[in-house]
Amino acid sequence: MSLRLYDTGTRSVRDFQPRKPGEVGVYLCGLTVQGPPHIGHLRGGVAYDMLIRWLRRTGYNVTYVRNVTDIDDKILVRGEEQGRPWWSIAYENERKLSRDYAALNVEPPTYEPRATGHITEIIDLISELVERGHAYATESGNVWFSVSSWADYGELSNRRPEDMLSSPDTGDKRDSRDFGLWKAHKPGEPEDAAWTSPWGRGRPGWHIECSAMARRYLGDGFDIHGGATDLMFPHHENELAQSRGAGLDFTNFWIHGGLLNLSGTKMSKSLGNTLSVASLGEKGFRPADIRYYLTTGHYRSPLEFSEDLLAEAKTGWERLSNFVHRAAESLGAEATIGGGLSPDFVNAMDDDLNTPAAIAAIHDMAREGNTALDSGNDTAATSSAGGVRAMLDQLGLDPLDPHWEDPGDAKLHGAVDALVKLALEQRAEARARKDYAAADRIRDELAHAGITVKDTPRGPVWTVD
RNA sequence: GGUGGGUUGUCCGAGUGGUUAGGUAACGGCCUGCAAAGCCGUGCACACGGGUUCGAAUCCCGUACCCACCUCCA
Repeated sequence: MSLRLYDTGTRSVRDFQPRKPGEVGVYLCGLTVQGPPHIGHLRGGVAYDMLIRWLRRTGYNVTYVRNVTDIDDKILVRGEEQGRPWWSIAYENERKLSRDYAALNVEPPTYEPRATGHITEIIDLISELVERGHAYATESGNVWFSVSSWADYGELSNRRPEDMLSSPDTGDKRDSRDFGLWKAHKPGEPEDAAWTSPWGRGRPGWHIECSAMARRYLGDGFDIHGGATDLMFPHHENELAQSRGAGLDFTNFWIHGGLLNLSGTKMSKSLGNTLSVASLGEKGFRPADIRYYLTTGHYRSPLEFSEDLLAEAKTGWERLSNFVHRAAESLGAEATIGGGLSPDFVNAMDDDLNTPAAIAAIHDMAREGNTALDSGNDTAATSSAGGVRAMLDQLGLDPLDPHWEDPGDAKLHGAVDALVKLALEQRAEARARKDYAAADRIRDELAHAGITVKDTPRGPVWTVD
């Protein structure tokens, strides 16, 4: 079976075929960096990371573009509120986003263009739309896309313009459903938030930057365009109208991810119910726990978030991680490299990236591996351990990936290891003379210091909580 | 009002016209000095009402409820 993906454009699961054999162009709408990222945003990044990794595994050369929208109304408002340049806020949030993506082992895109760096491309595209009669400039220097000029408007989100609620803020548009391509500079707005254009000084509206940047880096037609489901309308609908209106093919597949819900409602900046990687870290959740949790649901389904659910996911992840560590200890880490993916895993991933089923396949193999380790069947254990590692690695979750190590850990680990071994030697002596009270006291004291000791057939091992 | 998605066992979460999802929690067992980890077993789930079918949680019709989008949002 080959890769099949759900395409919002046709509302169906379709066989994935790139335009050019072996080459895939992917555009993901990244964030508008008006505030720091929360794990709802990161869910999208992780889901796409999974897609990109799977496309590459399948053998495609992937060009992955994920933009940053670094100018819009809200960013300007934030600048005003905080009394500092709007662009410093955008950049600060962009850096936080990059840091969190990196923490979750999300690979960087091929390129990450910013809206403000593509004013030329944006102006060119708007000019073409004006020439073709799909956009018009007004006296005040605004340029609007004319929804009524584009018969297919609404095709992506399956809405008819007449059904839509009209926006209360009509500005100087001819039709309340028209949307802004270029916003004229207004008195009081920062001078450094405006650029020269054929229609006077101003700045781009939301939507147009994605059409312009996708065209610049991926060409007039490309393979996959994505974002979360809340972008489908109006953002993606508008992008589609702009790009097609300008005569571009645009994308073959539309992929929309589900949102992360918090107590039934979505997590969002405007609701203020957000959670960051850092704040979860303070509660003892490591980035790998979060990444595993985010893969336990299908990317298109809404995913419920709570600390209890995250804790439950953490336990599930530790089961796999325990197995890999256990196998590496008994067989040697080298023996667990280079394993293969199970057919169940491959089928699940090919079936619209069914990561919950893929994880089930990993758990199945981990169980077999544990049984093999228990019975001393090293051949079977090696095979299972290699497979589990390879599959987890495919999901960006290999427990032995150095990425998950705390940089400061390595040195400290050596020092602590020496001390703990000393204590464990004394405990072993106590156990040998069946002085279990003394043995347990040593274990309890270590536990008090945050060190958990487990006895295995090959002797005691320790871990830090 | 319009559009889309959903309702699965303690909880989360896949899936499918007839065969064990998986994890998690609980209980029982094995192993262990104890614990942890691990393994085995138990729970026979699919909102409700009809219908189609040899057989439906899976298809069809209806009902109820939930969520999102239609205004900035991954």
